[in-house]
Amino acid sequence: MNKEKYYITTAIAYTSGKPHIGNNYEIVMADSIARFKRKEGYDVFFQTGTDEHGQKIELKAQDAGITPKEFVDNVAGIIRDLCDKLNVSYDKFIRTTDDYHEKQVQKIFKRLYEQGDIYKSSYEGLYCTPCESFWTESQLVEGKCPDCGREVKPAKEEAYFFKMSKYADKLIKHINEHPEFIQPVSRKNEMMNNFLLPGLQDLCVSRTSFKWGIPVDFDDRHVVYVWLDALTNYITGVGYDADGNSTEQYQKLWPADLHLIGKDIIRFHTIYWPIFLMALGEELPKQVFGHPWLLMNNDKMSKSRGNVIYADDLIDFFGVDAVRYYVLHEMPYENDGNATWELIAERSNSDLANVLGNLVNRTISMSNKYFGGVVSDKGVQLNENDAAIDADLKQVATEAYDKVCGKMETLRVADALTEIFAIFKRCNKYIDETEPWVLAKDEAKADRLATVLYNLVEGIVMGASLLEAFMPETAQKIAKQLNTELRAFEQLKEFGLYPDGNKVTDTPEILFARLDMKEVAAKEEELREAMIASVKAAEAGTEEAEEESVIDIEPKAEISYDDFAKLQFQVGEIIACEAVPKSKKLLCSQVKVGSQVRQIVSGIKAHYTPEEMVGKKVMVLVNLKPATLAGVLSEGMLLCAEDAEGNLALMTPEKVMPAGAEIC
RNA sequence: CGCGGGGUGGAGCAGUCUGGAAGCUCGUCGGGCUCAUAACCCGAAGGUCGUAGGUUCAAAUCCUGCCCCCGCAACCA
Repeated sequence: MNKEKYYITTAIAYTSGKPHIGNNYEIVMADSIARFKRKEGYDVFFQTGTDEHGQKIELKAQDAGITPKEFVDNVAGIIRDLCDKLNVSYDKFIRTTDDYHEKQVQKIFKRLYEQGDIYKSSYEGLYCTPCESFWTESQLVEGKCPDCGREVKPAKEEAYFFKMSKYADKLIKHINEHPEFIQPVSRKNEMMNNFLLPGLQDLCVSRTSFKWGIPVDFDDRHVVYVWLDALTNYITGVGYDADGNSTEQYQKLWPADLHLIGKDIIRFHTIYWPIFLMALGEELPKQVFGHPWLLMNNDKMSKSRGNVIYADDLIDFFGVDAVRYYVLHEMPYENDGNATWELIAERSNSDLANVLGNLVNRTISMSNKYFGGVVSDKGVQLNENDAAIDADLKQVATEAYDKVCGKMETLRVADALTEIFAIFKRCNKYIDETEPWVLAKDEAKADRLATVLYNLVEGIVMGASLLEAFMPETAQKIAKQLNTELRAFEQLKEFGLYPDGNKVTDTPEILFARLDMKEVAAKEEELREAMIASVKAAEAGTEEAEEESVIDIEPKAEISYDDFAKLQFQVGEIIACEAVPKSKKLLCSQVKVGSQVRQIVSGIKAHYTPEEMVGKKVMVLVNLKPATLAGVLSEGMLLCAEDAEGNLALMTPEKVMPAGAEIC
């Protein structure tokens, strides 16, 4: 019998730095779906990987004094290790620097050019360097990059463009005819109303402003820009060939059944990617699911505050399955989730240690205590009540499979886990209802006691079998302790397959130790301090490096001496300083300049505290027209030097100078 | 009227699209039990579902106004 194929992908991770737990959520979810589908009998192919080109990487490598390739090799290694540590069962890990991928991207580009979908033009617009994106005037938010809020610069660049509009109608039709294509559905309207219906702009698909990319082979001043390079991984990874010689594997796997991605890149996966595929004459993926984000500390994280959460730290402390369980269970379907050490510890204690771990432990202990570990189904109920209790347990256990499948069908992974845990909760309740320790006191009830324990073991095995896709290591541990194999899904509709007379382990191990919240807090604090220290060390390193480095800024037009003479600079002494209420960046200083004191507001709160401002002698532009900032009057300007990272340093006189001294 | 997210028992959330008994987890209190990882089981208290209107036989859910909180943005003279 030929098994039906199931091709699932995650977005490929950008190799600009080590990913945090919020970035790892997606791959754990994908892994659970992949494992689940395998158990459902599909021939699953699960691809993930890394996106390794772009200006940002080129710059980071430059800073680190290594080649871009060395840089991405290192980061890709870290990401791959993390996948392995998370027990991710990918079949293929693609890197966009892999030679077959680069070759195909070049071929695809050339083919699209030759068939007229890509054309050469020039791009004139406002460019945001960190985002590597051009923006139109109308896209800007308050004159700044709508993505990151930073300054944009006018720039002109020769570039290749893809004729998006040519395929727009076809795509709109496809989306309307396939309501399952974009998930969750709420995203569909967003794409339609914001991008497709107003009319698609042609997409710039090459760059000349940096070199770290796949060269356009017929015009080597250009490199292929991100989306045509990154998105195509889904086909090149399984053997696509632009010349029509795609592999058998590709013929079998494409189109993909599911692209699992973050909600931030839905647009690229539901508009650009389908259009690229249409241009290549390939089928469209069956479904694109844009999941929400897992935030850390409600998004209030930063390295300098030391509260970024990394999966490997969590795994070292909680264990891989506790981490997998947390991200899968806590992640809601449409809204963003949250992760903190405390929340993970709570969930681990209540669900994993108390409900699951303790259940397994007490069941095995009783089996050993009463029957030397031998589990035997005597099929005995003493009365109607027993019969009802047993029937209910069996019903919960045998119905779970369908319920879990139903949840997984719609990618409700968190709900699927809840359904599985319903079995374990029912088992705990069953113990209370049957009171094995009471049965044990009456010789005549030994067979009933054996039946009770058999039912418990059987229920646990069934639950563990369902759990395998989500927590593979734990499921295996449970099976091992119960001295049996995990069940195939088709065996989960039947209760009572545990071999009669089988013997469980006589040395049960604790599956999940209860965690002391104080220890959790201590560990978190330890990591926080280490992170802060490493950030400081890095900053110190940067400062040293900057003594030698230089910064070039945009030159301004030449001015005359008269222009210069219009500006009046004086030394000012800060005699008082306080933060401006309702403002995040502003400090309000009382500055003594000669005999007068003037109030000056400056945007330096991030760099100086009010306390350290007081007493400083600074350079003041005194004849600037007063202005009101955040409702506070400012009568002048304190001068600062600013580096490339936006760090500020006040200009102070090199020798002691009186307040009011002219600077000329 | 800058953009976005949100306001549901003490805490965190689901439910809102597709109106129809207010639900889950944690916590609190009371009880049970003692096989087990101070765990497990049962029960209880606690909510005008931010607010004011509207539509409807029926509104947490749909419509309108308002208030509040949180991101981002702005303020960097």
